Amino acid sequence: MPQELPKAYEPKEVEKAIYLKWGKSGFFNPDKLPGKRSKNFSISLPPPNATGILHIGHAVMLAIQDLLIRFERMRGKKTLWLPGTDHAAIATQNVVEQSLKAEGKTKNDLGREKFLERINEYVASKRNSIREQVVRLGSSCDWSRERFTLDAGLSNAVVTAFKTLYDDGLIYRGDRIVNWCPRCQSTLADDEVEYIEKKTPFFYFKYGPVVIGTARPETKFGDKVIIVHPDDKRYQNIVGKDFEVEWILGKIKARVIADPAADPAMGSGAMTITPGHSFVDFELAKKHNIEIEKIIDERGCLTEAAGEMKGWPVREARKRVVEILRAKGLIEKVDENYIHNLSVCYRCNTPVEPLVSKQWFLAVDQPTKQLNGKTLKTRALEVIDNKEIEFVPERFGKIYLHWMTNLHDWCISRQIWYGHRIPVWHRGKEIVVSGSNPKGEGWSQEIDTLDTWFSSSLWTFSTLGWPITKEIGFDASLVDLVKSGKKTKTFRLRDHDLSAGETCFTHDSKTKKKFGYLHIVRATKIRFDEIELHAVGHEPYKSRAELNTTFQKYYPDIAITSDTPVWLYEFVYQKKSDLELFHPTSVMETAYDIIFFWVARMIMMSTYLVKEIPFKTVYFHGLVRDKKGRKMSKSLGNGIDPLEMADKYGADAVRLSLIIGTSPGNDQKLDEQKIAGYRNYVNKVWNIGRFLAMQTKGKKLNQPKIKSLADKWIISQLQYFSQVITTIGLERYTFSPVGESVYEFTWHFFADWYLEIVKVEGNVALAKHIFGILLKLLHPYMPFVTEHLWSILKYDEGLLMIAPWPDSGKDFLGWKDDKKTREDIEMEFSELMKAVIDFRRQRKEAGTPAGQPCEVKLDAKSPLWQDQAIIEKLARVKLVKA
RNA sequence: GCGCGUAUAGCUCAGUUGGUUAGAGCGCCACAUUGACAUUGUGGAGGUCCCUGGUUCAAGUCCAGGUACGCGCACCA
Repeated sequence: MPQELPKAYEPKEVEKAIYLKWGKSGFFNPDKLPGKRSKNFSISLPPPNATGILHIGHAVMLAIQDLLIRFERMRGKKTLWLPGTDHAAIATQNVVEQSLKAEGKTKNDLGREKFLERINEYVASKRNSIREQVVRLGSSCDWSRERFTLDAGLSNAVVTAFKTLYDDGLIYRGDRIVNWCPRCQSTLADDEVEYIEKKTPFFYFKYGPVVIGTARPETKFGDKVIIVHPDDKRYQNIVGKDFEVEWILGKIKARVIADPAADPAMGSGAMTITPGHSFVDFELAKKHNIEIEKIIDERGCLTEAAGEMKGWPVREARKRVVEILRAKGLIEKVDENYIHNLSVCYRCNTPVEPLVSKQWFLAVDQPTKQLNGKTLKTRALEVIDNKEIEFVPERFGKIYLHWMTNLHDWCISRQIWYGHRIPVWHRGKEIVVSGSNPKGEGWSQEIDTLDTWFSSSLWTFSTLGWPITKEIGFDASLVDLVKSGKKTKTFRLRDHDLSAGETCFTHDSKTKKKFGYLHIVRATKIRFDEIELHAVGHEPYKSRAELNTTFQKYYPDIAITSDTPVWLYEFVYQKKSDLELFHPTSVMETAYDIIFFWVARMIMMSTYLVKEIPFKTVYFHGLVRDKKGRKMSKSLGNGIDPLEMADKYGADAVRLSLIIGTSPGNDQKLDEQKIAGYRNYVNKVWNIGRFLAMQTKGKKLNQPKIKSLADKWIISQLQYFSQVITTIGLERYTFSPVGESVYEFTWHFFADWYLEIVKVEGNVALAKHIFGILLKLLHPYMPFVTEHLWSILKYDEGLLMIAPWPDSGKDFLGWKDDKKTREDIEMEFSELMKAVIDFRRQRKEAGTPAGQPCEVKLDAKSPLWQDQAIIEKLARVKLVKA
């Protein structure tokens, strides 16, 4: 009831109900959208970590993606926004390890199996909370297709990807130097290492005939090779010679090798190498065939190479080594002000130890037939070079190309427990790649798991059912029934190894002709006597006996008893698979800080495995910082919680504040004031609706008609404006300027001018119609309040979320957007506006007290006399003829 | 070291391919309250567009050089 509409919009009351309404409609699911929808539009939601707290960065991502999805859905596309979560191996394992620590336990106390159970419980407990948080901001994603990187279908995709790459020789196992985090007890990829500047003493030691410098004396036990530059005159006489050198543990034999890697200008120009614990030295050692010795172990302690210091942690060992060398008089000098780039783990900030270890790698520089002789790297470079994939803003293309060009083989094995276990099985010297235990005795699986980004890199297609390899057949008599999509179950006596979320081909059993796909919704194992007679994908059976006969016909080799296991597959029939319909996805929207971790790897994997780019456009948003420009973090306590803000100001206001006033790829500063500002705007929109509701209450409205100058002005402005924001706005991802201009139009054109004139002229029907168009334009930005007003004002029975985007003549009442007419009207109307503004100023300058009429003069011949009523009302003056 | 970004009102930021007098929001000042909205309305103040030079009839915008801040990559004996 309009008269009961509150003066101020109450988002908290409204938003929950609106989301339920949307959910109930089913329109988040592209299969259930009305209309023909021949074009598809899809976005994979970058999966939040399973650890479950949504921060303001997620809110930006959700606001922008929902804006795009809602816009395209209203424009009549078949839109899919596929949500999910990432198991985030290290991050999640860390959280659970922390909580164990609080109980005084470690993961080893529990053992692998129990520990994984514990993680799974934790992740399951967070699942709903993530979903609720995503929902809270109004995200219109298709929950029926929600995925998790560890669920069966995606795990199958991981195995298939691994096997394909392995069989093609692109995945190999090797002893190589890797980044090792002694706390996580795992390897890290190159880009999982961060660098922090730290002041460290830098030592110069006498080492036989030369002086060497190092910041890490404790790694130097096994240095037996001196490298000098081949052109360095100082050392030419010693190149190739052996020396006996007094060193940490006594005398050792060292030899001198010439290599251009030594920089004559640096220090003494001579260096020793530590191939087991330095990337550069490792390469040099391989080149000169130098023995690689392990000095530091996986716990960050010294090995037997350190003699009696075996087992010492690195920090203590360093002091001791320096003492020893000092006592021997081998210290030349110490630079106390040396700034060292300390490498640390991106998940736990522990200093990383480079060490040599047997790991699995993905070769990025190896040509493969799958890519017509290109390498993963060259193909990944090509798609950006050719603009097959567009980056917004463009500059990230350069950053990407630079990174990709310098990419080394990717270490994909991790020594943590949570994640996809490497699908490699050993039996003696035999190796099999498989997701499950191969047939026969004595197989053991690799203990390591895969880098969490391995599964993330498959996300755009693994979530859409890739790989489709499995197949189910139906008797010819059932093909039409399956196609009709009416029945959703089938029973099988043989395991087709299908799990929920997977898609398989389906064919006519007799002709083997494929006729579409089954998207498996549920897969369960039951007993034969649990088969329901009626709710089946086959024709209903009249009796158990008939059921038995039928099954015996199809499975003559199986002796059926009541206990015979039966696989029950519940499915949705799809003429085209999700993969065909929605891949490549339309837009990848993400923060720029995961361009390498995720975006680059998706491109490599998708171009190789699916032979398709994973997305056509990548839109990068910036990071949200506090009002001082600092990164928001728990430790600083400067974070703004998007959900708390949504409770306080409404989700619409939060969304607006994250979208408007920002530009792609640039960081934004946010403070609560800004959100409060957009709350005011939402309230303004609400009150426009409230006004119209009051004006139209109980009245039978006429068809909206364009009568006055103001009517013409508002309709022609809006028509032009809506075209502009659609084609050179939202299609080009300029969300901020578009949002601002709709804001401007709604508040300062429509409310401040047009509605004030409507109060004089009374064309409420047109005002309401125009507001309907505005609600559509505003909907992707502020979905809740607009949907609510759409229903209060009863524009039609349907939901605003699927109302057609205003670009047709019908919306503008057949008004022809003729540039000349538009400009004429604008000119004429601006005369009126100018007059009003001028008279207001005159009134102000005259200092006329409120409530008293102020007489102003207007030329008797002025055409403005025809708008006398409007001018007198809006400027609160009395016109007199001059 | 290489590369990228940013610099416009007190604050946060817009400013398409160069084109009248450089815009918005917040904040500030003054006035206004029964008539949708004080989460409001009306009017106003506020700018050396980082610096230097160049191209041009015309530069916030294009070019060159520089300064400051931020970021990425590399180096790190």
